[in-house]
Amino acid sequence: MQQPRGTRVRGTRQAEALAAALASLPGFCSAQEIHAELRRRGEHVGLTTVYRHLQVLSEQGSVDMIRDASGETLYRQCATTVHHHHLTCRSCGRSVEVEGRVVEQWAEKVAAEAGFTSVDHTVELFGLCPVCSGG
Amino acid sequence: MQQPRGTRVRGTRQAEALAAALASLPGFCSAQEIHAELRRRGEHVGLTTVYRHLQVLSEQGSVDMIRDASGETLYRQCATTVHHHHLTCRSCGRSVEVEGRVVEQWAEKVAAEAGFTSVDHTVELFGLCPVCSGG
DNA sequence: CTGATAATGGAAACGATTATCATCTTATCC
DNA sequence: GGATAAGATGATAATCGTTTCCATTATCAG
Ligand SMILES: [Zn+2]
Ligand SMILES: [Zn+2]
Ligand SMILES: [Zn+2]
Ligand SMILES: [Zn+2]
Repeated sequence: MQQPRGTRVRGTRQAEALAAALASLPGFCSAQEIHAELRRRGEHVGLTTVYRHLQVLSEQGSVDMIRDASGETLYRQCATTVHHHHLTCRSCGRSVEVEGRVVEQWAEKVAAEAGFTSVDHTVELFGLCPVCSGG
Repeated sequence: MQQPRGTRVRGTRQAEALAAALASLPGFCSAQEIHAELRRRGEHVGLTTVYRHLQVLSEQGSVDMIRDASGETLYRQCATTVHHHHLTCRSCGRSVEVEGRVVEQWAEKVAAEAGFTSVDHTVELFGLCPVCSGG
């Protein structure tokens, strides 16, 4: 296995366990929930390590990061790595990936008209999923 | 003076001072920045009281509330009370109120297609204002 | 004035996240 | 194999914005 000399990315038991947990979780979860899920699976991974890996993964774009109403950070490994947004259930965290060309265009137009530069956008939808709606 | 019996809303020196400060601040500020601004004006208002009033005002819709990249809550008294979003300067906090019919429609459509109910949206734009862009 | 009710604010508590740092793993070289 | 150095881990402590406590103060009706 060729590695760029001195960089070992993943391969540790903890990283594998975290990757597996992320892959199996269907919605956005907090670091602490993910930590609890790992424990539930019998994997012992320190909370600090969970935070550390989530940070790296989110910087890489491997996991998405949003903030819930209380300000807590939630993480999820999405199916796609191209730019998208989410429609997330407030109750269970389950999330649908959505893309919105019109939103991207709107954001660019608004930014240009106001003369702002380096503009990025936060667009998140929160609601109750069909299951949690109790239908 | 007719008051609904037992409800005294505003009128205290602290509430007035806070209202004045909010009216004069041109952009989004944290509770602590507002607290500092009050002190700068010679008004002594406890930090707890600042938080308390900001919470009430935001529940009433009198002030808008957003979260910056670090998760800190920022407040601003906007010119309008109708639904809108913001294009905010990451550097100085100055903010432009923007409305986007297409975004509202997009959000509704996405929510309906996924079968979610009680959907609301968070849409914020952050960039560098013309001044802070250093043009 | 007097008791009742509301508002204030300093201090302590909270909770998610981050920084420390001693220990454990892993890989490489002899 | 074993020595050694770099990297990763995780229990603990520290951070920091925010909230809760609660004793004190302000306001008002009667
Ligand atoms: Zn749900
Ligand atoms: Zn987008
Ligand atoms: Zn606004
Ligand atoms: Zn909107």
